[in-house]
Amino acid sequence: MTSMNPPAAVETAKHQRGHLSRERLAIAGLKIARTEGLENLTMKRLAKAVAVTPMAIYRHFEDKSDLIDAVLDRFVQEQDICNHGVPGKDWAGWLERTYSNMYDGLQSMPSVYPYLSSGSRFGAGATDVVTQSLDVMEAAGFSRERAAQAASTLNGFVIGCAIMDNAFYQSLSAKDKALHSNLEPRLQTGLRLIISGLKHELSVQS
Amino acid sequence: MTSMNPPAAVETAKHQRGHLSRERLAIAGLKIARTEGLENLTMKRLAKAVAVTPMAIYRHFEDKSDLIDAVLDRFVQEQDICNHGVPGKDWAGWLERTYSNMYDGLQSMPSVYPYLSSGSRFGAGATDVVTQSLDVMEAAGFSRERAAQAASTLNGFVIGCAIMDNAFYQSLSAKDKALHSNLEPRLQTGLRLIISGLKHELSVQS
DNA sequence: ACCTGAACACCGTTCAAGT
DNA sequence: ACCTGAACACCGTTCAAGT
Repeated sequence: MTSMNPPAAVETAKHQRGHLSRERLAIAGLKIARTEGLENLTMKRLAKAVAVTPMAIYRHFEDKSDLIDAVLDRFVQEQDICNHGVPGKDWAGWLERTYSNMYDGLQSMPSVYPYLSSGSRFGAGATDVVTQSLDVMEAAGFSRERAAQAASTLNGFVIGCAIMDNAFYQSLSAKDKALHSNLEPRLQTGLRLIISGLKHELSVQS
Repeated sequence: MTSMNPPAAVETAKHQRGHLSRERLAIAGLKIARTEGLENLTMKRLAKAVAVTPMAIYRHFEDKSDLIDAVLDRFVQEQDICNHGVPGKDWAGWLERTYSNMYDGLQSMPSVYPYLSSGSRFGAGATDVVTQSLDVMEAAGFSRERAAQAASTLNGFVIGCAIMDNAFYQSLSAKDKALHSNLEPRLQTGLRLIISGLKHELSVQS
């Protein structure tokens, strides 16, 4: 299982000295997180994956939470949430698509949920999404303050919805479970509810 | 710190044989979780707290996740989310109060957030909140299916909002952070947005 | 500068033994 | 039936040493 036939041009760089870096480690770490779950990304496991001693990682990362942050940041970047076709002028459509993408991204790696909460900060990637959202809404006529408020609401709803679809759902009684299961577009419904509220605000204001 | 003056009639039961039980352990566990964080609730730490060997716990709990579930369930029960003055007839007020209480409960122990997501199921306590919500809304004129959908949205928003207020907030740029900080009633705003959407639905329908 | 090796204080958990 | 004690395979991390 180590290396009979060369895999698929994935790990071309052999492990010579100096070929370890934050980026290479973050990539390898994300790979482990994707395939085995973020909870199984451990210093020793990552070290084995890049054929190195656990302590070698500490030359590039302060500690484990530093590594996790880097992996999460890379995860968000790769998701590329804002890079969809919808133009910023269609602010409502842009928001719906963006936060729908965010949901999909989260669902693609459920093991991130525990890390969404405290400590581990999402880096440049996540900040980008917020900033772009604010810009789009400001251009549409919202105050930046109101835009920040709305982005918060959307973010909160998407994260909560993702978490619920993954877990809370299972703690319902059988009867109510059945009711939940046949309403698939819960996210869409919620997003539109919030966005239509914003639309109404804008039309009243102008 | 062990027992010079009797504390406050909290741990009356001395550690004789047979005085260990799921309930006593769950209570002691919740106490640790409250004071030191749920992440520091460990088998060995709990064992020390009840003056027993770690393995004694396994007589009462399958494994650690079983213990965590029991502690979380007790946490929800103690929160007593639905036990407020608002009558069920005022369904909108009831919902706002209930989910506002839920938010407060979550914020009172932020270390639960990582456990909100996967695996650990909230037990009877959480199911109760959902069931009562559905009943209140059904009585107000919603179909049970639509009520389930709405409860989902509310739940998702509250959880997401709580998580964000605790963490996501910190990953904003300084500029946007300032904008966020002076809008305290983000929860209230969001709750009312969702509930007013429901009100509108009901008025159209009838 | 970059990595290794041995060691430490923790985990959850198993298994065999005591009362 | 209920609890103890020793042991195992894991953690993250420190410190001293190699190249």
